[in-house]
Amino acid sequence: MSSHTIAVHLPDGSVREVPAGTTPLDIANSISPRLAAASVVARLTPVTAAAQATPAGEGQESEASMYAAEQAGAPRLVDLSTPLTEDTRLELVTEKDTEALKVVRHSAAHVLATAVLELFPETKLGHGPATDAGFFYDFYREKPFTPEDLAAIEAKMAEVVARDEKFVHEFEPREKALAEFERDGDFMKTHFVTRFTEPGSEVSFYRNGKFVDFCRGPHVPSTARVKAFKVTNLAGAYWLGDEKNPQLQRVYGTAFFSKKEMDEHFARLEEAARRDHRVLGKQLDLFSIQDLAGAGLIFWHPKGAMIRKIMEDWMREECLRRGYQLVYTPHVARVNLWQTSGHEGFYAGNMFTPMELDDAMYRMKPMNCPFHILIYKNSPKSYRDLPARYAELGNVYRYERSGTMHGLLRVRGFTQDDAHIFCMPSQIESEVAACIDFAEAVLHTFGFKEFKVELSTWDPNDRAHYAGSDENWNLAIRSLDNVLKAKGIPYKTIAGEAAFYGPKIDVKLVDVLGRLWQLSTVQFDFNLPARFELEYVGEDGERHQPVMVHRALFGSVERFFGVLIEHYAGAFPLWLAPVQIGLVPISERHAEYAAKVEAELKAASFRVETDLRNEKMNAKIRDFANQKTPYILVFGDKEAAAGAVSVRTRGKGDQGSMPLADFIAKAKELVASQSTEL
RNA sequence: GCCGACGUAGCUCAGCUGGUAGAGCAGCUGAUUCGUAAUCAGCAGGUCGUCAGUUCAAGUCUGACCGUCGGCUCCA
Repeated sequence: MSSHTIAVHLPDGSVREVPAGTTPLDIANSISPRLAAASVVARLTPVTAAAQATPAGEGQESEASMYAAEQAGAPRLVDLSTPLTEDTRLELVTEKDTEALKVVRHSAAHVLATAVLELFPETKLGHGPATDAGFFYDFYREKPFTPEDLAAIEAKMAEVVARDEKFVHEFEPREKALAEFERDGDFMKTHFVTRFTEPGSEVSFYRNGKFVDFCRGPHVPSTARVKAFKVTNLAGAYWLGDEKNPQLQRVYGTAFFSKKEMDEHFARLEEAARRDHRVLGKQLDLFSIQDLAGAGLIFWHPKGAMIRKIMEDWMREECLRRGYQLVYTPHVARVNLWQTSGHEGFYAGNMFTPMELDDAMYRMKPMNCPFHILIYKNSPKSYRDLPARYAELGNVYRYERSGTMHGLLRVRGFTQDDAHIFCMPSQIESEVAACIDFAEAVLHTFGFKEFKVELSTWDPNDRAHYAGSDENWNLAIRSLDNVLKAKGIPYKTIAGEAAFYGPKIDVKLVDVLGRLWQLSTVQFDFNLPARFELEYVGEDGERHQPVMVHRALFGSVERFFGVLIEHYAGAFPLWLAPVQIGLVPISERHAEYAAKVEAELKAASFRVETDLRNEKMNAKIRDFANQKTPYILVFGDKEAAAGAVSVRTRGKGDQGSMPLADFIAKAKELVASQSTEL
């Protein structure tokens, strides 16, 4: 076997001739023991394919990338102990590589499973992958784990790590492995082996100490390389994600290369918790959810309502500027309407149950589309009327299951900044381009610098599943494609992700913590124009069916507001702050000057609050600061005499005294430019 | 909806193995009139999520329901 030598190409361009059977670890050791110690796994690229550089094109990423390791010629990760049998490019993957962290986490999941089986031998194993934030392992057992069990599991994991057990890659004939899993009642492992391996093949296992798991690997060399880990929480998860299946115990944990990195991770989580819009919503008195009224129903308090008013005013103005027409429609409609739209059939499960009135059954609207369609249909339309763009901040109500609500982000009653564009096929591309422009304007105006775009298209192999003509689908997808390309916006195409009624573009914004939020969406609808028999008379005098584009940019005003709160951690830019300026008279004898300052600021359209309480100035400053008020103006005898104010800027502290008129001019400028700076 | 945890004054939280509730902040009253992140004192605030049950006795134990949180699933 090791009779011949192979060529191993290293990243520095050097080539080593070594006997076949040499491992990456051997090579690492021969370079330097420190490199060997720092290496986690190895990345192999066949020399033949490596000649052509892999085109890492934007928009190329797809579901298939998950299986990239399976493709011939693509790089793959292997254990450091894997014998090399042919010429290859070799890269030793150290802790600097993001792939390496996933390997550590996956190995940590094995350590977790090892610990669980030692403590609770009756447990059946599901699977244990690495995730973006850590790892989990699914277990099945009659009795759920308790928080105390988790602590015991974590302690046992530390023992497994201390034992420094080698991860050994082993193979077993598939049928033998299956027989053993079936004998032991390991129904989940049986499923995975059956599903992911070929009959007659050798099945891959990893062993550490007495623990063996069906696994493709790769793994770190030994359990001691799982240096920093923590079991974080416990949750239920359905077997195969189907709620009809038994519920598993999913134990979550996370792992890092070092304690320091793990501490930073938990510090980030704390930062996210500090920004939690539900907590800030209470602290800043922005909104509430009332038990007496019901879950998922939002009460906007005066300060939250002020921000909402500013958002809505901006949105309506912008719609008018961009050629939309504003409409208002009811919150309920007869069931007949929902039958015509089809919602009664395919969306009923997400709708509030019908209510009976004397003349008919009614339902709350879950979407605005049918209403806008009725407006369109109310009078005959000519091609001269198109595109018709109807916009509404429409309140919709959807039945969300009780466990799924989440603050402002997932609710039962919400407001969509909804618009429907009825146009001719020839107008599609310019309309889509305008929508994308608008979406960018929304994000930039509200202070988001980054976003990601996804194009969801159909699965042409499943044609029967989709409404609308091939012609329309192709035209729509092509125009969505064209617009994104023309604008140079990087995007990801996801085939088969479109709704049955049309393709769509989703815009996900990235907040200051790097989290993704799905908000804006631009969707084609080939279904409703047909159901409602929409038409317009063309230049040719014939009747045609218009194309309908549905778009929401905030997505939902509630959700957008929730994301805004977290993005700014409650410290809103001046133009959005519910109270822009807090006035702090130093003692009661300055109340008169306070009234004068307040009047001048209000005359300049600022939102002002004066603290006339019999409190020390420090307490007043503190209270305004805790409310994240952008500007606090302090004044006493000196300022009153000079017609000045002492300006304290949020995040910057005392800026010294300046004439009130100067402050007003500066603040006006910041509001006008919707600045995020103070 | 499902699994797990939780629900005590407006807010944040104490209350051990059952013996009819506490603190800080906020609020109110009074004193203090203050120069850049909490002045002092006093007063008032709760049928301990709801409804049943066990018990001589329930915030504490049991059950159901409502809600919240972490997930699953789903989605704007």
